[in-house]
Amino acid sequence: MSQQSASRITPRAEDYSRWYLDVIRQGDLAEPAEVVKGAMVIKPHGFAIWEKIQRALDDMFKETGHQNAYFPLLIPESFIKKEAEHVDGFSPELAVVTHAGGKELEEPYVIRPTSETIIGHFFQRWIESYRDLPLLINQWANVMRWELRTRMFLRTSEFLWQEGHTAHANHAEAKEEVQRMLRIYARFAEEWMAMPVICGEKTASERFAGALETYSIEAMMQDGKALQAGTSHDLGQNFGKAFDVTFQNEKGESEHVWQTSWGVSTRLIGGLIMTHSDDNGLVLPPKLAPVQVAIIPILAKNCDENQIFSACDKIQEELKAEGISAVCDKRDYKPGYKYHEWEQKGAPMRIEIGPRDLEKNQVMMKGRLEQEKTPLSMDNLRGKIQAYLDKYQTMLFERAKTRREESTINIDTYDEFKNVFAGQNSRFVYAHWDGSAETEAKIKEETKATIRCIPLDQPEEPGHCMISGAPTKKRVLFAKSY
RNA sequence: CGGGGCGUAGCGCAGCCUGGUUAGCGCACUUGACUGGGGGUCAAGGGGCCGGAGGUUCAAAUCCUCUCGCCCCGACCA
Repeated sequence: MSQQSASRITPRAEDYSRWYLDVIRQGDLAEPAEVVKGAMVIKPHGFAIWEKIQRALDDMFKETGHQNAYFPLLIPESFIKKEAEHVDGFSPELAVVTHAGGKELEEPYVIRPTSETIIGHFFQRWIESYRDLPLLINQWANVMRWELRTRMFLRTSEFLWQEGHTAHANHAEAKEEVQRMLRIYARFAEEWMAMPVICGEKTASERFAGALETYSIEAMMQDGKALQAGTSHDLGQNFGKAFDVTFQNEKGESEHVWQTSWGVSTRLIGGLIMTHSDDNGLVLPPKLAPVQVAIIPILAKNCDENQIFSACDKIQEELKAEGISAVCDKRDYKPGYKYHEWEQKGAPMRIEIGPRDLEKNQVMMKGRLEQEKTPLSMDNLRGKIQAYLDKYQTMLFERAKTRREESTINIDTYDEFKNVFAGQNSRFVYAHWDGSAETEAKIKEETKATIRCIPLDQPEEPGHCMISGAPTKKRVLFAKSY
């Protein structure tokens, strides 16, 4: 096709990083804010994706008994310092407000990098009895982490996310919550984003600052690197003790609560882009595509413009009634221009309606990933379109999963391991690791590959650490990561 | 923060080394006509304090200093 020559997107094979930025620009998702370091402006088409993500996740959170609330953006600096590991983890990347109302503040505020501390403070006031537990709260918010190096959606100084914070009467219940939310993230990633993920436990060095255990979902991007797409933390009683969040149990004894926190961010959009998109631009799963069907009227010299427009409008209405989001693109551009634009914006399908179609009682349809157009009779058009979208959603997931499987390998020797990660290369590698921080650090140092997680669903397979030779029970997942 | 690259019209770039009157090109934009099934054609237009601040000079997009931002590679991280 002639698409390649007309494309304004750097091919993946030529420069993957540039491709990623080109897709975002051509897809009209976002742009660097420039006037605010490391920040981005999420444009309407990008924000529409986020809104769809929010809606789906929010429903899942509510179905599992969580309630939304909102806590202050500014956190007293002393709060951050109450949990020792938490301070160490976040101090380097805090933005601090020292002045307000024209005066220097007695105590500076930090702009929240995450809200465990301020929420801990309020949990302390809200929780008195075991009858107040579990307390299941979620917050949709913006947070700020002053990162050294930023990339749109994947790592920006300010980003949007949701953070769940829960308090429980015992550790078992908290652990259950941690797993429940991890699995919800995995389900969302696979069913909505069509992005297959590996659920696993983080090693100590990758753990959230202040957590007993961190679990994550890890997705593979098209360049073989891993993206940590969501995390769920078992905070134990660490924050409970730091903020003195206690309750009286049935026996009248005072205990510290057991807490969890879990979050996903606008980074998911970066994952969406790098999972499905191609050299022609965005490819979006129908469930998250702001526009599922782009309707393009085709006008000719002697045709009745109104007749064509009204036929397009009618189809749009029908689709809308079916819950399918369609736009009728009546702008005064040539059809070819619109084709490219909607392809770059990731619309899963487009239909064209011109004079010849009206005569034949049909439309021309083309899926985002297809080369050829196919005629579709107007009879039960909605049904056919819905069926196509459903199939497309499944196909994207299968395609991504196949790609991941093809780039996944078991490795038993360190020489082979180093070879796989040579240069900028990355894949998903399952290998045996002896569980020591030293081995983990050595591998990272020498290959840039890290342990993404200790997979939960990986079968036991006794073996020997590829470095130390020590006996192990199962393989862990290695990859370079974003 | 270390190494590298780059800021000139909305986007992509040339000009800078070797200073010189009105700062160019492609795409995009505006108006009109012809067009319209894969990024149309022709014609006429609009848009720049050359990222910012200082300095050198008769003269700065160009040379010097500082600064801000972006991109790439590291270290840190959702």
